Amino acid sequence: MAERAGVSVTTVSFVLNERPGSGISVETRDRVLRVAREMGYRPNAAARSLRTQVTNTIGLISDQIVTDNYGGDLIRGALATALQHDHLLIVVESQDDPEVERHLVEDLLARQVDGIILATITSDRIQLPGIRHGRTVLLNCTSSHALPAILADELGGGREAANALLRAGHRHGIFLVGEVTDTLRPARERHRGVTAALGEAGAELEGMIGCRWWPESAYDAVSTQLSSREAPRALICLNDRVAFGAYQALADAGLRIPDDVSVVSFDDSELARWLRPQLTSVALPYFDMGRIAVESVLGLSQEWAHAPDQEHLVAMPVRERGSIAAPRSGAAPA
Amino acid sequence: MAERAGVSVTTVSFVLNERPGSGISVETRDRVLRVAREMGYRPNAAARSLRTQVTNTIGLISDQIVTDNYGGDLIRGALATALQHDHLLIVVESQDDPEVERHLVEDLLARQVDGIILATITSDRIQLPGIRHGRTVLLNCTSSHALPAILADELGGGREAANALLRAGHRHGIFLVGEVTDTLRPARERHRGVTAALGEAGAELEGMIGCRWWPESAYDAVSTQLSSREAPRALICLNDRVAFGAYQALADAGLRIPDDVSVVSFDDSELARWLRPQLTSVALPYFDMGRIAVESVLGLSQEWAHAPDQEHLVAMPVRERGSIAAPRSGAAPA
DNA sequence: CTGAAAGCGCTAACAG
DNA sequence: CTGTTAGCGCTTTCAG
Repeated sequence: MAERAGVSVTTVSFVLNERPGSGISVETRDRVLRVAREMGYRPNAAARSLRTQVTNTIGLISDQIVTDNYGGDLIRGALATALQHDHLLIVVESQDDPEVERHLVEDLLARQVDGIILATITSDRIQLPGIRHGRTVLLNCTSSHALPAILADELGGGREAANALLRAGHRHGIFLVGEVTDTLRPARERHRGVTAALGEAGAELEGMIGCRWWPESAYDAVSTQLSSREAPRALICLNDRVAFGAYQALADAGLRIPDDVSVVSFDDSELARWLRPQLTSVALPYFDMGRIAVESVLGLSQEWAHAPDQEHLVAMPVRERGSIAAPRSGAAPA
Repeated sequence: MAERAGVSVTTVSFVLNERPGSGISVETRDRVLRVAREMGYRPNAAARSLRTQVTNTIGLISDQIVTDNYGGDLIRGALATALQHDHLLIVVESQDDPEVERHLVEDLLARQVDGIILATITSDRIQLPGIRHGRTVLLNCTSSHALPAILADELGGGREAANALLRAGHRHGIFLVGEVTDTLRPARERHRGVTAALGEAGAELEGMIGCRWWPESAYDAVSTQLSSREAPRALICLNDRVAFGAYQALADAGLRIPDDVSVVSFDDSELARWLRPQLTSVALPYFDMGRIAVESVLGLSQEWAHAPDQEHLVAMPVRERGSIAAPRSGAAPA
């Protein structure tokens, strides 16, 4: 920078970095500041990083998270938190291509990022690309390596959903809607949570209505169910899109929500507020998860100091809206 | 890097950068490459940038784009294209706070980004923060400065929507649903496009149904309209969420889509495929816009060479689905 | 065909 | 209280 202020670079560096114990006279300080402003001086981050080995940058690499509806919140949480701590986020997407992913990790490492967050939308166990970086955390996924992982407490979420129904007085005719596979963590855990909470209340699932986690598939499956058997009293849909399909099927069958059948769901996406009646849904705490991920990668979370390589479960709170009511006392309508 | 390969740094630099005219013997080259791999050598990007003044990084600063549903596609398009050209994207969000925005721009500039993309979700004319950077482009917004701007061709989109209806034979009973204000570009242009196309076919809008661009508001407005007058033959909804509300109102009124009333909309969000029947919608070309933005900021788009400071309109194609049919010949049902 | 050396802009000992 | 100076790791001219 210009020593147009008539001082040395050291002085400039000191005042600009507000170095503590190095007393600079107030007048010098002011002069430097003024000159810097006048000439629009901007310290070169590359040079600084080269010297300090710190980039104030964290890399977030995901499979395809940005694409997804709710996934955006993961990034927003990370973004906002990074900003709060004066860091910038480099976001990259591997499109699920391991080759691309390896390349991206290389690139981030070459850029000396201070930390790496590995995120997926599938919430799966993943194959780690050859990362060896002090500060790496997994977001919404796990691996065989001993790395911190931030996950939604799907088990607790499952309990929340069941409890919402139980609180309203439901004990019978409760169905779970959506495919459950053991390999898909959210499905498996939500299911377990539901059965556990139900069981503790002396109730149980009356059945499962299997379908893909999409409106159309859910519509078909629920319609079929409705036409072949006695109508359910309550539906626990494994996500809001499934609930959307269920709403359509219920409407077509002339059943009313929540009078004839109560519905509770997972994700608390925008859809939940758009449906009529508005859908009670167990929220996916994506924003918080993103926040916690950068806090942990930055090493400024108390909890993490104690148990670094552990799974950190983030609560899934239920958002009560209008889709649950007390069960009808009489027989369910056809 | 280690001259463990027994060569000088120059040589290493030359082979790693595949420098053209500087003949390195094949065996030296191979040795360097092998050693580099063995020791997991990674050139330090900060050092390189310091020397070359190039960071291969582009900054994308937005108001709150990541949040939005479709907004994600803007980023995905930019991300994918940047990656293709070996660049990384630093994404930041200002949360609409001008103070934050200024700070972010400063930071990006300090990091010597090769280019800056300024995006908004509102598609508004914006106040530029004090950017003075050779390569800046506006994404989904305009300003008073002479900067390239990438925008959706909302006017053309409006025509597309009207034409879809006209093709099916509609001439009468066509209503526009959603508030139109002159300051909101998408609303204004879509409206203009609709009236223009309709006018050219000798038809015209029978009326406007004003409401906020959300399902609930649209539901109320359309319901009111249905109860007070003769039912419309066709609805042009200003976005998919409005269409969603309209669907609900139509269903409650016992009207069938598309038999009784046809519906066409804008945005082509996921909702469009989830509705029953699936919604014909004019797509927002966000992915392409993102792509074009980085191509232009990287200076590798032919078109841009000619007219640098101009608005670049990206077409909005109509996605035909099942919500449009020929109008009933008789009188519309109550 | 390969090496020596300068310097990108900054920070941080160490002198003064 | 302030200035000199030596690098951070890389690219690139210029000699060998």
